[in-house]
Amino acid sequence: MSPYATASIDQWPDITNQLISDHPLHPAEILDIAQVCWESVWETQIGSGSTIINLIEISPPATVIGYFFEKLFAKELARRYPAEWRGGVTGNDKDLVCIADNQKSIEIKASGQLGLKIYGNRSYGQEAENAHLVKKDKSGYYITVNFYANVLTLVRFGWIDASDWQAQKAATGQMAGLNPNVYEYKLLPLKGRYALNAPIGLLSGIGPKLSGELQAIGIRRVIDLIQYDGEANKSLLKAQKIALTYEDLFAKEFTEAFDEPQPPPTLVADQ
DNA sequence: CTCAGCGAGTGGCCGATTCC
DNA sequence: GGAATCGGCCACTCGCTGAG
Repeated sequence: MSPYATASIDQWPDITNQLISDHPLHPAEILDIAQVCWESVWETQIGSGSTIINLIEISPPATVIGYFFEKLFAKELARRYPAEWRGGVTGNDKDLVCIADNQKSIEIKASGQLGLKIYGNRSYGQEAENAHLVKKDKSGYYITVNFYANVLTLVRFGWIDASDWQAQKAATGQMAGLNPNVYEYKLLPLKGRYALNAPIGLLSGIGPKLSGELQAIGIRRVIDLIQYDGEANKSLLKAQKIALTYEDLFAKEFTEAFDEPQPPPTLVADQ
């Protein structure tokens, strides 16, 4: 039963905050583990001897990165709390299994596209009929990870229901997306300066063209854009404004708030 | 002309089931 | 009992369209 089942959308932020404060893992620690494991992924080497390959050299598909990341995350979590957490083993397990209370188990989803969206498969959305065949319940706690190449751009923590996954109209389209309300009210961005390492092309309003122009004058990351103080034309100023909004949403530190028992974390919902 | 968003196609892997 | 097929798992990539 979804905690959101009978709630209207304006109640979602409160429910999300409650779910997060009820969870044994602290958002700040989730972010910490994510950052440690992200670094760790990119220290991976394949092969041995004179043909050794660093992971970065072969730009692996996002699925591969996501898989490595998930495994490292599970291992680090189990290392810190061996009695409480373990990685998923069977098809019925979520990626991170909470030993004492499976309701607290977490699914990790990663996306390596230029943006802050995450994707599922169309099968996530379809319930009922084959319910007895469904291995994993697609509702529950989620950690979502956005990255681009080897840059970690955003980690979120929250709850997603199976019914939040919206399949494409055509049956042949296998992708499923999330309604904007889900990003806004059911997922908490784990803010930090790391988010400013995101490539500028990820910003909404900056497409390939402008991105190329900015890179030509040395602006590659959001932080570069914010700190840039050279000559600025109209589109650069506009881009800077977008970057500052982005900073507010995803980079302003939240950690202090989480160290106090009260108040619970707040969503960046109504900005 | 630039960009965002939407729609749809692609394709490999795996375990379970059905067919021969 | 082994081969073939199916459903689920996993997400990326490209093309089109309309707004600014």
